[in-house]
Amino acid sequence: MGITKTQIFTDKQNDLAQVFKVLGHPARVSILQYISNQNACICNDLVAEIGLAQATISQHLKELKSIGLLNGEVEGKSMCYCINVKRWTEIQSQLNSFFNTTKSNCC
Amino acid sequence: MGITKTQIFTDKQNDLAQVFKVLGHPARVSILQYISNQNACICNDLVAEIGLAQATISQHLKELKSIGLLNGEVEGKSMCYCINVKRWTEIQSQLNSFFNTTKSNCC
DNA sequence: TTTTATTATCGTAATATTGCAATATTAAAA
DNA sequence: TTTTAATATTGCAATATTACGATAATAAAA
Repeated sequence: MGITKTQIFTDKQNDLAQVFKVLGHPARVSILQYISNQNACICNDLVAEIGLAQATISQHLKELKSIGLLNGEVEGKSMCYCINVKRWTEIQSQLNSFFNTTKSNCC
Repeated sequence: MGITKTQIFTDKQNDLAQVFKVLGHPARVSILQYISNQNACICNDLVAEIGLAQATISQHLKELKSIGLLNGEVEGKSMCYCINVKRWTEIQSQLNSFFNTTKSNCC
């Protein structure tokens, strides 16, 4: 079928998986790292920096925004994206909580 | 085109994204949580527990194995899966390192 | 040895994702 | 106002993922 059966999982499981999923693409990892390495906001140096078309970068930015990881601010005719620190920390906690709670047993 | 351009990213970025990607499905999150909640190894109670077909569960287990997160042991006619604690901790560190390194600037 | 139970693999259908060219949209600059 | 630059959106082709039935493989039980 091809469609994920989200109904059979809890909201927490779906949310967590969604966060993992959005982070699960090298372009998006790369975008986050690049933004963080700059001292100022990044606009679309990203297109030059990462070797993907403008439309593709824009799409990846959209997905990062969808989980609240990026703030975008209009700055003249360009966009200034930066990491939403509050959300960033929140997600880090969420993942650590998952890792700490899901402990191993057996074998 | 539909194919991820892994060549333009570093190995580290690709590895990290791959880990995120494997964790980015609610069934796999759920499988990990279920295995961890049992005191003994799980075999295919998973099929009964999670509402997915046996073939589908088997496929998800395979992906979790692909990043070294699960150990499988033959136990009679069933399989006993458990979390590879060493790898688990390793991945948790890797993710935390990413989160800590990728700090915010700007805005 | 035959049956039964458990798991893995194969083939396939449905859907999602990735990537890009083309085209909007927006706002500054001329 | 027209042009220009930056970003977003649309439409599409290629590929990947999800899910499952059918079937193979394996090992215990009968």
